[in-house]
Amino acid sequence: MAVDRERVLKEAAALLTRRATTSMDEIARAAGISRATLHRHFAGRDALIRALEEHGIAQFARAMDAARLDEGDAAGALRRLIEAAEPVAAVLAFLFTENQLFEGDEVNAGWARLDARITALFRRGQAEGDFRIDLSAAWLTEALYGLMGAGAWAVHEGRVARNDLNHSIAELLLGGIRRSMEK
Amino acid sequence: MAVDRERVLKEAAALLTRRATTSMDEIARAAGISRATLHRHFAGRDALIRALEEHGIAQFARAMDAARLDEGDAAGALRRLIEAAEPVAAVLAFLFTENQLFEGDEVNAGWARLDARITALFRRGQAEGDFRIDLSAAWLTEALYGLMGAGAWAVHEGRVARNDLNHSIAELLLGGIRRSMEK
Amino acid sequence: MAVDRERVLKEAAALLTRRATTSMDEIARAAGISRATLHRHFAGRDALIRALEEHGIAQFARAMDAARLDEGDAAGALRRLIEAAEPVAAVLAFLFTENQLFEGDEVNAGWARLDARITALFRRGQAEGDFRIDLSAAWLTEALYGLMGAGAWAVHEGRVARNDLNHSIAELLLGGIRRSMEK
Amino acid sequence: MAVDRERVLKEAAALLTRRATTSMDEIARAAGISRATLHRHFAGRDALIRALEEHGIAQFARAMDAARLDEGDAAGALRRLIEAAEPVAAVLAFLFTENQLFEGDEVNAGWARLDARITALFRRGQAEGDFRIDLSAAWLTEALYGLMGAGAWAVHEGRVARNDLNHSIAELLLGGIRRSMEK
DNA sequence: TATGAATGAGTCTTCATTCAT
DNA sequence: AATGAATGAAGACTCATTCAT
Repeated sequence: MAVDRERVLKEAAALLTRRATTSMDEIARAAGISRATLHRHFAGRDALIRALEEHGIAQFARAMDAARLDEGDAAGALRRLIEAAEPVAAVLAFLFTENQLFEGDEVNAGWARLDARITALFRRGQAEGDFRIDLSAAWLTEALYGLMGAGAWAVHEGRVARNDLNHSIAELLLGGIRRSMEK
Repeated sequence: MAVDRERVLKEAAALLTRRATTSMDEIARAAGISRATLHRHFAGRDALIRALEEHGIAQFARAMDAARLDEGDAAGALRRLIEAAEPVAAVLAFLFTENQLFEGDEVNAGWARLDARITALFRRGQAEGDFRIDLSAAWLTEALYGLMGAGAWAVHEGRVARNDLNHSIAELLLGGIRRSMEK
Repeated sequence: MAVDRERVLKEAAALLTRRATTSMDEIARAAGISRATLHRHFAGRDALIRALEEHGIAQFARAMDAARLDEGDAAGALRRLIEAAEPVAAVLAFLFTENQLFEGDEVNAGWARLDARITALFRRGQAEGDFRIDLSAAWLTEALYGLMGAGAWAVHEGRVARNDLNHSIAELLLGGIRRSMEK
Repeated sequence: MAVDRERVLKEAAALLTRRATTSMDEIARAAGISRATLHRHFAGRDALIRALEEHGIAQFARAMDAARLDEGDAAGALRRLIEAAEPVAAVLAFLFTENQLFEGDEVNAGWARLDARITALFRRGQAEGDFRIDLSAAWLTEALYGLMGAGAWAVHEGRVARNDLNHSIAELLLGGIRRSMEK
């Protein structure tokens, strides 16, 4: 019976997200395979994390595709992105933090491409007059990551209901805290 | 020559913030002492992280005091808090993520107390009609942490200028992305 | 297509001769078969080495037969032996070194028989007054092995021409280094 | 109590000489230290073997110095070399066989220097008319190694008396097997 | 007090070997 | 019969921690 690579990555993500020092043994056990088999599929710990990155990048890219970032107004696109990316948020947060930054390789190029797409969305919103222009698109991109990560964590810790998550992030990001007249 | 406990904590924070798995050896070397000496001052790795937490908590608490959260309107207090807490942001982000949650001890009580003060601030803003009420104060607290962490990281990575940091966080948090009429 | 047992042994000998820790995987690959198949043909690593020994012993025995050790004078017989054994020299050197001495089994009996034949040759030379008697036949046997191994290695390393090999060994062994009057 | 590096190397040589796959654990135990300590002193298995090489080279070089290869006739110098090098013979044989040939580094340069000194000795003997010239000095060098290795092994296996060893090697090498008139 | 040295406990990794197709 | 996949066992290695000076 072939090992389900997807499953291994999923379990690894789940565990590593909670504790960055999770051992290969624990990951293998969680995936229902032996340590040796885990090593057969991922040459080593680094390789596994690398694969996790590639997987996360791919998933995130797919989420962006699904969100059709270029269609409609930027705010709507952003909402769709947040919703589509929700399932990946936790892994992204982990990779973001742990990322040993193997400088100058393909994986980093992957990250850069994702960043660029999101930054482009914020730029479009600014160009179309929907988003304020005194906050740089680069910062907004980082802020989005930060809020998604915080949100995933807050849900995990039981401080925010899963059903409220996307709404909470999108509303905060788009409208801020202030109660405004016209709302 | 007495070991500078402050310095050790500072170096440890700097390193651990960047890589959660930094070894005791690296920390010791960064602090300019031997591993053995590090152990003499902090009973063990856990103890070191614990001390880091206590230190972070204390610093953060002091930042809150300095920000006089109860004075003036909530928005102003929030701005002051962000500014005052800036130097601690990175450590907080680390502790926030890594915190192994030594359930039910004094350190956690410390965190809870900090959380409570911030949450109270958001509640006050909501009660006074300044902050919207459809986003829970708990979530806003988490979001603040997330944005401070993302901001510290963005500065570290060179994507946001240090001088813009506080403004970037406060504006985003308070006003959101949307360009509104009255602004 | 049936696996060519001969080929496997040949490749194994070639690899193991160069590095005693060559893995089963490397051997299998060199032989153009899978690890599993290698195991189907040789019950395990030990079994493979055992087979290699048996094969080497058989080859060496055949070489002795071909050299007609009992015919003519001992020196001539020795020359013929060196020449006939040349192709096996490298494997013999490996087995000689690596031989884990599975005490008291048939393979060792095989070695003993070979040793005995060679030793007998040296004894004959001594008895017939051709070889000096102050060097034990047992030592001469070991020395022959040593020189054959060194020779195979020297050829492999390009320090001795293959065509000179047998002559170099035989001359050294028979005549030594010294330039003597009567030569 | 400081670990005796010499002792570790000595034990490692003794064990590895007998079985090339001796584990780090066994070596550590034989040296009376823990595995971790062994690793503290030799970064890894490779490093240990490397150190063994350097040590062997140094010892062999010292043996050459002690043998005063340039003094007296070449035959006498060779005898002195064999005697002086006897204690290192086994290690040399191991290194010779196992040598992973870390191409182009200092260790290999060390080997080359040793080879050169010995080869020079044989050349001198040839130039002075003591050694025959139809056997290349390079081959004689290899042959010397081969005989020293075979001798060490023969002693270890109980086939040659330790006290006869040097004589056996020197006589064979210098005079060959043949009984000559004048002897 | 400070530290070089030593180590126990655990993790990663590899290998020979078996299993299921 | 042949093999890709899986694994137990064993070895290499690292790290936090302790010890002796």
